Amino acid sequence: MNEIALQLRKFAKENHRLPSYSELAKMFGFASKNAAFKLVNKLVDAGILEKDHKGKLKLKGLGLPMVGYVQAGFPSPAEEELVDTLSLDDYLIQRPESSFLLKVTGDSMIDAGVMEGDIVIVEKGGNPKNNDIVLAQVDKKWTLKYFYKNGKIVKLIAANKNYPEIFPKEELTIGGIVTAVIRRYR
Amino acid sequence: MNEIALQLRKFAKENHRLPSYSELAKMFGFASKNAAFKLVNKLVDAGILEKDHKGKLKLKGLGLPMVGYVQAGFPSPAEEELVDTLSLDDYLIQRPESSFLLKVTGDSMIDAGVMEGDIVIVEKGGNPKNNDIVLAQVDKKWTLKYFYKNGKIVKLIAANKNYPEIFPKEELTIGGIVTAVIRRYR
DNA sequence: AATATAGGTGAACGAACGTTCACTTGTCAA
DNA sequence: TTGACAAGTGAACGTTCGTTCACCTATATT
Repeated sequence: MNEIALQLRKFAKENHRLPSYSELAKMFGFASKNAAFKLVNKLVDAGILEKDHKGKLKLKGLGLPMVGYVQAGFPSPAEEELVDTLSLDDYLIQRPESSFLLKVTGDSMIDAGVMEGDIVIVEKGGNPKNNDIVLAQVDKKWTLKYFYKNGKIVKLIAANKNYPEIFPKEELTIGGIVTAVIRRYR
Repeated sequence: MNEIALQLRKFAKENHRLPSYSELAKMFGFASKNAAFKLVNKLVDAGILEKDHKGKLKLKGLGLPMVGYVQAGFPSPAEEELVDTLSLDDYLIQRPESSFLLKVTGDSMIDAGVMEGDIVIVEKGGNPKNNDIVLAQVDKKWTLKYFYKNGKIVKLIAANKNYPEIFPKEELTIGGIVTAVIRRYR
């Protein structure tokens, strides 16, 4: 049952869509697409699949279990918002039309867990709040910094003891607010 | 032109598929689906869209620009593998069938940039190499640690000076290898 | 003034779509 | 042994699919 879902996800990964019933029949070795039809209906009942108002198929969920804290025996599933979010894209990128990806260079935010080589998602045009990580232009150089504002005074602080606090003089340019960090190993 | 791509991505986000030509005509206010057909062909020529062998539409790329290091003027696009990777799912999850998500508790890997509340993607069943971050069971408790092996001696090290090195006695259970970290702000 | 061109309409095509129905199995419980 | 049932076949249905064609404007170019 889960085997089937895996194959569907693989198909979706390659084709950006789910197969039709005739394609399903072919990939499962059925001679009749009605066999695929019945199989699909069972998956729908099991809550793995959904159907459009047009009958088009739609996968539910990301496919990965989300475990909360890991207990003595084995990981225990944790109910989370992410579980029924279908894709990490949707989870990480709220406003795709005004976001971009930035590969991190430098260690200015290392104590905030943002390391060199990480990819951050930056959202343009918002109003940064205190404690937000912003992409800011300081002395004609772009860097990541914590943003603080007290009255009219703006302060940019690196998450690294070796960097000084910065009080920009007028010419502060905010490139955007960091809304997410992703890092891949190997 | 890019406006259209945005609407397509929005549709794809909601429906997990791209619209048909009649749906396209409706969403753009065309009376004839042939108008949509011609529009789509221009997008294909522009490299924004692709077509199946069946004529089904397929979006190219993630939709977000990836900028390398940010220069004086404004971000400069950087060619990266991610750009033509269509989704962060594919980028972050290589083996969905043997991976799960884990919400990080504790600060044992804080110096590795893995903070409490982050979500890590854990891949089960692989053979950890030196320097990998593993989910390991130590004294019946699951924690994240750096993995080191020298001959027969396995060492687990936290990325946190306050934690001691651990030399497990036989009963070392590896839950999996951390392959990615994601963190969302706000 | 004549003409090419881009962008839209509307009808038509064969093919593929999702769905339904009647029928044939094999398997397991009563 | 019988009956129920799950699982697959094969044909058929109306609808929608992607695509093509002929035609109609406007707008811009020659």
